[in-house]
Amino acid sequence: MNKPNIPKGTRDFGPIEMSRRNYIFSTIRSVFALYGFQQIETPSMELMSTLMGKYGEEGDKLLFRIQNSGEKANEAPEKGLRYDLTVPFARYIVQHRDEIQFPFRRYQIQPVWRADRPQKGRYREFYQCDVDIIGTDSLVSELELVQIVEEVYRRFGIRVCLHLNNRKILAGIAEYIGAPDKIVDITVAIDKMDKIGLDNVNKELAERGLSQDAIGKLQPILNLGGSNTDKLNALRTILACSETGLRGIGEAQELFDRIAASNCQLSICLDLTLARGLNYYTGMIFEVKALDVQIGSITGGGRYDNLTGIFGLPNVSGVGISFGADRIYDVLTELDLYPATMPEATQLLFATFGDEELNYALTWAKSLRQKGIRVEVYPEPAKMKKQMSYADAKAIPFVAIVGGNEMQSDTVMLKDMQSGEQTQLTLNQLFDKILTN
RNA sequence: GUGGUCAUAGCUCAGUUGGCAGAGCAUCGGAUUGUGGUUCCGAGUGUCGUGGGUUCGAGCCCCACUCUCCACCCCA
Repeated sequence: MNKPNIPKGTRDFGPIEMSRRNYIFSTIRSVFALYGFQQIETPSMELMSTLMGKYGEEGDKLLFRIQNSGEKANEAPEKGLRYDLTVPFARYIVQHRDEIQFPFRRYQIQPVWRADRPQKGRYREFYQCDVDIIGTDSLVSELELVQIVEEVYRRFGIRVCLHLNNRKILAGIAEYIGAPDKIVDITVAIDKMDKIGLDNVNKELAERGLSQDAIGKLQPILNLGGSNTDKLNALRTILACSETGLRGIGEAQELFDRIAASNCQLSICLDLTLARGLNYYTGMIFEVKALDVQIGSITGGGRYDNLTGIFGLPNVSGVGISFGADRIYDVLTELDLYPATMPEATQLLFATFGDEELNYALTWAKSLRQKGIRVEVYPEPAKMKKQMSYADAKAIPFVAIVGGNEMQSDTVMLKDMQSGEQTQLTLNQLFDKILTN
């Protein structure tokens, strides 16, 4: 008999993983709610016409296509699995524009699928947690996303650095070095600065058709140092001839000013090598990196001025970011930052010596559950060793032992599994004890 | 999509020139019929990833496929 298996790049999540994942999702969700974001969901599959051409040539290749039973293998399929949450969201806005109150603040936590070759931290099915504000050009939206990043990672206890850049600045740089049509090649190459270093970036720029003169003019910009303000001031001089570049600098300046005024504790840097792959970004772009773990970015996003334009609704500006839940999971695991008691774990197990005791325990359990205590009753009066082992394996902090003596005195023997201490308690005493623990 | 790498018990892994399939952990039972996490004793477990080939004989050698992991491409 063949062992069962799951498709390449997919995973099962066991009870411990799910409890951790739910901790991640609920933390993110509750921060989103603090800012008035509302949740939506869209279908796992979209029409291919919605998906195709939105992610570049590479992206199209990574789309999972859904074969209808009537379709032949060489026919173009009608449907595919969604590749991200942003494009389906743009489709949603266009389709529901008359029902939506703008500015629309929505969040969406759902899996996405990519037919990529899997690696560590890279899967074919993974979750994104997207939060976007649509229908306003105000940079207050960007500020709020920065604040959300600050609060989410403060709650997780992960030390991060937020990298900021602006696509208009990048466009201005391309203009300044005399290669405005090479903006995509430039961004793709300089985005790798971290990984491959300046020399290799320059090599790649040359391979992508940039002249030595252009590459030379780029060097002082890539080497800009000092504070964020220093960099902006320097850019203002260098890009003085580029109207687009100056607008990008203005946006960045305004956002930094607002961040400063908002008493933000987050570590933030203007990173001119930050480009981000998706080409629909037009303004500020963001990326969050964990300081204590080598794992790539764990959150990213930016402003897109015309995302819904491709679906026939022009001039709707939006800005959004996406938290990478699977990578946050890896960071929390590596740094061992999960809270000691997970929110939904069992608090108390009843262990019994006989059938009458079982009924007694079930009655007590019902009362405690009505008061909100999470209780399990071991379903048979098995050997005490077995019942205790069960509690131990599930890390249940308290076991209430019920035998003849306890039944006679209308009590239970409560064992604290961590200290080993035992005390005989009435129902009310038991409730107080669990509640105050 | 390109190049490399890996696969043996539930898990982590040993396995000699090609000659009876192994260990630790975990699980289950007992020592202990009212007590887990520490101790002691005992037990079970495998189409050696799948399919073909070479050989008297293959976990080991050869071919193909699948999967894992890694580097590209790209990306969370």
